[in-house]
Amino acid sequence: MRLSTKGRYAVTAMLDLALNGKTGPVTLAEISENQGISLSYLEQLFAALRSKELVRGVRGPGGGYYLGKSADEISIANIICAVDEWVEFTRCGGRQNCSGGARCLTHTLWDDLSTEIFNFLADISLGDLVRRNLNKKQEEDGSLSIVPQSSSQAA
Amino acid sequence: MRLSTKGRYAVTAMLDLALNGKTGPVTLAEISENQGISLSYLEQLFAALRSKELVRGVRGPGGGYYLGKSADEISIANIICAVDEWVEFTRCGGRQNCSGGARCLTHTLWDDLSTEIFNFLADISLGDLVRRNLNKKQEEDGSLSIVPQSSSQAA
DNA sequence: TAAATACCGACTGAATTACTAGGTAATAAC
DNA sequence: GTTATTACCTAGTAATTCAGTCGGTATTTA
Repeated sequence: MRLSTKGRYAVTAMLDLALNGKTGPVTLAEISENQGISLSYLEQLFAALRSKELVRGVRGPGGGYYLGKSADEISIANIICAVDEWVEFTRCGGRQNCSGGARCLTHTLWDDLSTEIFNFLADISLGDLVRRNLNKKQEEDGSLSIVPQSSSQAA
Repeated sequence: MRLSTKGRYAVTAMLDLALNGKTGPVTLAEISENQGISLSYLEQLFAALRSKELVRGVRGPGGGYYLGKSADEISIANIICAVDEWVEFTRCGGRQNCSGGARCLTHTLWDDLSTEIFNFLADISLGDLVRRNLNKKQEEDGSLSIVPQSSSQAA
């Protein structure tokens, strides 16, 4: 799976949406200002997120974006795959001098790594990050509640 | 850590070197032909690998490249870091609206992932891949020895 | 001396990133 | 109904990276 700053922008924006969208829709203008991402770039990212139904847009004054599903149902992998479109690392279909050679070995290595990364990110939901933020805020406020993070499964 | 096709090229080339370099130095021309990577691009990659002492070059006719250390002492992470130069994901030094915000949360998430990937790749050595190749060849030859892979630790 | 190899630097087309510019469409407030 | 606000859409663009080409120089073996 591809990991770029683009995916990070998307995750950051979605997290902003999850944190601030509890009382109503959040405009891209707000996210843009909060996170220092250009408005038009956000529009591009959200077009991709919308097509995967990770967010829902509402037009007109007072409009903005909602999460498309609950924060616990959206994994980080979902978000990244939406904007970064999972390019399968060039798989050798048995072609060339691939069998038994260095190239094929590297392919399987990369596939393993790819799976590893995916599982890591698929196992963390937006909801997890939100809760992490709440815990952190509590610590900052002087509270000592170090609550173990509940890890929900979102594929 | 950055993961690109560049790193994959480097790993592939190093694996080719490990597999074919037991009897003498391997020329970049050979690797270029084996792996379908342009000679000049290989030169660039090997300049980086050489500066990290992962390979050792010998000039003149009959020359080529040796591994700089034993295959078990070279981890995949070593190789990738040599050519892809580990760009630390823009860390917020407490600046801006970062504390408690979505941005900082995303940063820690990315740091965690980065560590995860690094550990995965640091735990696999070139030697492991070579042994994997030998096992595979034995299976192809009809032998049934499914030997558990010894996993050596190379940092 | 000649050939083979590593080694070195500048340049290049293609792709991607992050962004700008300039729209149209829907909807709430007046 | 008009207007303002928002999402939504398309095209273009500077900077960067990737992967490669080209044209060298330095070293060593035959």
